[in-house]
Amino acid sequence: MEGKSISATISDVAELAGVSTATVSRVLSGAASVRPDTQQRVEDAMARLNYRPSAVARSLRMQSTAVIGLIVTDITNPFYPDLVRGMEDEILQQGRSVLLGNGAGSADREQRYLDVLLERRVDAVVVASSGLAERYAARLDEFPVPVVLVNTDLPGRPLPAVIADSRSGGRLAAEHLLSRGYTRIVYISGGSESKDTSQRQAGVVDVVGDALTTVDGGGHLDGGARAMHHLAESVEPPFGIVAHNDLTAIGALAALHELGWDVPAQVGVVGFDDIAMSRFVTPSLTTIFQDKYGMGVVAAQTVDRLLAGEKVEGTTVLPVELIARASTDRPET
Amino acid sequence: MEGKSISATISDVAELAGVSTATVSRVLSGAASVRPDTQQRVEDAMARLNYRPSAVARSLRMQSTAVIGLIVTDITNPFYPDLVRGMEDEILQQGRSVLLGNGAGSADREQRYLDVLLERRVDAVVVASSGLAERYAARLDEFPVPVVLVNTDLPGRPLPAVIADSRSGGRLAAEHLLSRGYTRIVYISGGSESKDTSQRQAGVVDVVGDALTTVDGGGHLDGGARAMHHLAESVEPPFGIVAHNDLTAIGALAALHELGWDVPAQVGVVGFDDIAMSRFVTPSLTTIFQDKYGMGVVAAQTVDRLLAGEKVEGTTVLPVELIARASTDRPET
DNA sequence: ATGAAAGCGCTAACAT
DNA sequence: ATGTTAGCGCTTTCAT
Repeated sequence: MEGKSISATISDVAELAGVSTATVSRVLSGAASVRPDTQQRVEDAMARLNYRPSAVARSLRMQSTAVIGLIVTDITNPFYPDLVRGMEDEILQQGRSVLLGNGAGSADREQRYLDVLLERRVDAVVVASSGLAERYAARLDEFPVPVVLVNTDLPGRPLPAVIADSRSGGRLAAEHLLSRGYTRIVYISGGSESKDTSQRQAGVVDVVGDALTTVDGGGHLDGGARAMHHLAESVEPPFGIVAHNDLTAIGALAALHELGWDVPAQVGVVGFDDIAMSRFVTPSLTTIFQDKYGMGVVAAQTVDRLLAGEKVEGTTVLPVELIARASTDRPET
Repeated sequence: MEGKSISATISDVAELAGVSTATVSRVLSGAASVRPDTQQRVEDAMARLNYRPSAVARSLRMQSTAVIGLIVTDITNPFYPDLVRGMEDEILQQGRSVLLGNGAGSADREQRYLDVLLERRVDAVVVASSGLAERYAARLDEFPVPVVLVNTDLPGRPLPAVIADSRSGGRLAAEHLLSRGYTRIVYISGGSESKDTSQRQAGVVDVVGDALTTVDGGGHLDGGARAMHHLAESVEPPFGIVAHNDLTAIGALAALHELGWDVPAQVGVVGFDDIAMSRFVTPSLTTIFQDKYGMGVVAAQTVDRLLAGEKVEGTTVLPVELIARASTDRPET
């Protein structure tokens, strides 16, 4: 009706409805009492003008934006979309929105994004990047807004965090491989930036002892494949692999196929995360399920409590679960 | 230094530096002339107070937020992260930020998000959802802010759009299968919401004619698997499959494995998108590469031109490319 | 080179 | 039940 014209303001509405801006504001909030016919007139005016209240003006006035910043290391990793969805679902329900900052694997970019979020005056920030968390460790608790950590924690700091029980996961994976008759076990780690990977590794070590052979897979598909080829020089089947995550495991699976080594007859493979794809690769991938969506939800709930003035500290640990599939389904056990 | 205290304001800085807020604003923008020693004092004050200018106040004053809204159908689809990254990279370079709205497959949520974006006064919105685009077709051009469509277009409307050449892709896929000796071809389509799928299908039809057998795979992993099982009731190997996207194709691959049909000896499979995973599944997936990252970049550039006042109309079509891998590597050709 | 002052669109006392 | 007004933190004329 008004074409590309800039949005109408509250005064435009007030004028058209023949009331003051205060009254318009009242019908907007729905809280205060307004006579029904007045309300009607105001609503008509709003509709006629295609009025949309300005969140920026409101934010300035209220000193609160109702947006939560979320920084992830790399949205390209299938781990994150689920996390993002969980957070979004919960945040949306709270009447807030998510401003996503994708670090894209660059520490520099993460920092820049953090600055952007802060300048935009997000009400809180959720950090899903162990790298960032550690680099900011010193400053994080003198932050102007509440911070929640996801998928990483900073022991000894009072920051609320939500993580999965990585160590138990490592243990489960190793025990599973052993029980399936893979007597030797190797570990393909994630990048050194990841705290997680050492926890998972620790879990494996809990089961098999210090002598664990480890090679780095960087947490990616190609790294997993490369690590496997590397491994092939020093290890002979049969053996079991615990990989830092499903991506790494799937990379390894591809390499094993090239090598002509039979999975699961000669080599067993366990991933971590349970991304959707893992059920569909060949052979389907045994993995440690982490509730990525749930982590997002819990993080968002934590934000809500923080914003409500509650003092929330400490780490929430979500349980993990082994999902046995074909990649460890050894013929004779 | 100031702990959780709310950020300092420009007046705090001005006071501490012994200047007016106007001067602080000048050093902030860097544009106007300020005496070096004054500038120094102001900068010191900023540092001491850990001052961060409020983007919300500035936005209100400037009537521009420097944020671009991006609506995607479902961030969980591996197609989008790349697109998002491309857009982000370019937008960040422009000094703007991306506010991501994830429709999560729900039309309702997409609408809500669109409202949120508009209330937050984003400077422009990029819509990567053919569903939303079509539903909003009527209203989209009387929008208060510029709109750019990605991965979908609205022929007959003056909206700028950037898409890949889906129809050529369909043609390439079909021709490739034929050349590899798969004489019969079937198509597994994406959801009916997707415009793309009909374009791709049209490309296949260009090559093989109207009689093309088509079954719906919904664009997802499980849909692809289900479609394949469905197909198995009516079609006997050998044949070639063109799938709506890689996800669908990988789902089909899993089903074929269960069925015990040999890929590529009996069945050839071609996907669409070239997601990272496709190189690593077994057998590796032949696919039509689309420049997802590039689409994001072009969309962002289009936004920039629009915001600079340029009149941009029409659709930018990005070329596609066939990537031949093992899933169509038929032994005897 | 710097300051004073108005105003962006909204909400919340405080009046009436 | 409704109006008046001040002010959120910034930028930008217009003076000086």
